[in-house]
Amino acid sequence: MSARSPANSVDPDAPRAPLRAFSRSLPMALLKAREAVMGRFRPILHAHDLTEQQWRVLRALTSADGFRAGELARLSSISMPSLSRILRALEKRALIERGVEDKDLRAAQISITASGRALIALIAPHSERGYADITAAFGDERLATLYRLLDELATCLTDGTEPVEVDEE
Amino acid sequence: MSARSPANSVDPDAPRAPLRAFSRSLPMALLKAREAVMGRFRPILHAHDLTEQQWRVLRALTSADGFRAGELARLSSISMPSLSRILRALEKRALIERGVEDKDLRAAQISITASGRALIALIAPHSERGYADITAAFGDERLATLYRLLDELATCLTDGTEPVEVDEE
DNA sequence: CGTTAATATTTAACGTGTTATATAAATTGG
DNA sequence: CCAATTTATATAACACGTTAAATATTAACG
Repeated sequence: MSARSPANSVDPDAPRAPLRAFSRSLPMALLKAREAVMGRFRPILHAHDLTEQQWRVLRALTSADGFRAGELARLSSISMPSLSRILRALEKRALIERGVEDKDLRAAQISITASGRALIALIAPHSERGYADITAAFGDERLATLYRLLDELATCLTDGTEPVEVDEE
Repeated sequence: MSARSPANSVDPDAPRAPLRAFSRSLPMALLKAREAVMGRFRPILHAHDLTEQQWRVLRALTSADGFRAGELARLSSISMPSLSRILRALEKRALIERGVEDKDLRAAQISITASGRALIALIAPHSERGYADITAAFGDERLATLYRLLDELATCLTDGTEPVEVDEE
């Protein structure tokens, strides 16, 4: 016998949950948009052996000199465990350097090296071309609106009442 | 001596790339919004030992019976390698079942079990409450606009001229 | 001071994303 | 009908996300 359609033709004991369609799933919509956008940038980074996250860290390091790991994690939206691995990899490639802070021996001072800056300078124009493509395809105004909405959404969900209570049954 | 500020006080040989600020990084904005949203849903799923992706697969399976793996991957925006692992895990927990298609022995027919439906029914109301919270905090109209923009962005980047050419130097 | 609590960072374990490759079945072409 | 190509799925390898725990240093307190 064929094994098609097993023993589960909608058991009436298991109530049909009227689940919202994927088209109205907010995490899904955000994911797909992000995938589409990253499809434009990933090849550029991959051509230089950088992951998206490594790129974010390098970028953040150009805005000042001598960050601590925690600051870097917040700036680049990368968790500390991931950042720890990323810094190890970037240091091995001599794209960043670490020192220790005088006043706090736990904290590391992380800076980008000249090689790191050179790599960024190599990639930056490609990145900007990606943005130009996206802007051309999507429109300047709609893009601005999207930025605003995304920022407002993150803000209004991050502020105030933090997590949802999960009552165990 | 202290190891602060190593040997890289802005080497003039490494040109300062005028990188766009993080606040105008589209992948970053999408990521942060998604993180904020998932912060509302992750605890619910975690309380039932489900990852976000496992949840997506289960959800997709409620829309019809007997999917092939490839269809499921497209529906839930999960890559085939990931899906393969996820199906193995869900099958072990008896939340899904696999059969083989008569006409094509390569393809598997994947269905949700009664236990799987029961789990969904258990979680669904919590999920809807999360959406209610988000709608209340963000507003119905803005949310609708955001959905529309996200969908349009993904569409306009996925259609037409696919990848950016990466000229190796 | 010395003991405890808080902070900064790392490591571990597991699941997923991405890329490349492998396996197996179906299709195509000769 | 058999060899070569395509298609569906699985596996491997490496990096990251998440959670929890470990380590090391500083601060706080008695």
